[in-house]
Amino acid sequence: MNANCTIYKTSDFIGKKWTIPLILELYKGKGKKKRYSVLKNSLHGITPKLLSMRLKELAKHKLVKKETHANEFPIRCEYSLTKSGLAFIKVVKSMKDWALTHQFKNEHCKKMNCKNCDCGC
Amino acid sequence: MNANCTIYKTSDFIGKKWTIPLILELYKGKGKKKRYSVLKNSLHGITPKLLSMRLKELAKHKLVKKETHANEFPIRCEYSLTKSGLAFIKVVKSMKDWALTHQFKNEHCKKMNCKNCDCGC
DNA sequence: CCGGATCCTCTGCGATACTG
DNA sequence: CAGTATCGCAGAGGATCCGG
Repeated sequence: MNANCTIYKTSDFIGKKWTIPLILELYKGKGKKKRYSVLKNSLHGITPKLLSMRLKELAKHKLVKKETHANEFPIRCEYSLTKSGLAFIKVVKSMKDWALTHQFKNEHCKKMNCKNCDCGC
Repeated sequence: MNANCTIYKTSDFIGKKWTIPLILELYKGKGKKKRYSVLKNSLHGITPKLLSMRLKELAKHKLVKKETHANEFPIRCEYSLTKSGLAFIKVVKSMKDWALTHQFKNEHCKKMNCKNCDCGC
């Protein structure tokens, strides 16, 4: 393995704290766009600094799109998954399947689609 | 999302530096068992402390099995993927597929099976 | 008010040296 | 050979502050 390895490079920016829960949170629910404060409240325990950093990283890698409505008051910012970010959900689902089979038993979670889950799962 | 969420818990112990490359390295090649020094040399840049920590974490979560041959000299330790660890490879492959489609173009890597790759990929 | 930036503290990581 | 010990620094956690 060297620094050019696809998996190495990918795990390097995906395998950071809060990145995967953040992508999942942007996928969840009916609306496609979510505000900073909504994300902060949903990702219970994340600090504003980390949320800000992760959103920037994901935007840089084109998994997340940011829209700022500066003409409104108060200012409203909306974040959403790009096609690339949405495609990443299949990786997350693969991880979930593995975890439910090999790590954590959770019947509720197994039945639930993450998209509709309030995450008692 | 709360602290009980399957994805949150999984990403918490999978999403640490070197964890995924380490699992991939244990998967690669013909032999199933690998020694500490072999892993250290293959994972170019990892420090002995981190390798030791990650192996312990993965053993704790039953993705990796450790065998110590204390009766020999020098002492020989061998690490291998458990069934659970081997099953995790499909998550890694899912990640690789996504990365090659959406992040990094790499024709060589696309053709290559990681198992046989010296990781010029 | 909302979306951050800033400051400080503390854990985690990198590098090197050393031991059973 | 297979790891610990030690130290310094970068990144994460927590609280507060600020511009629009």
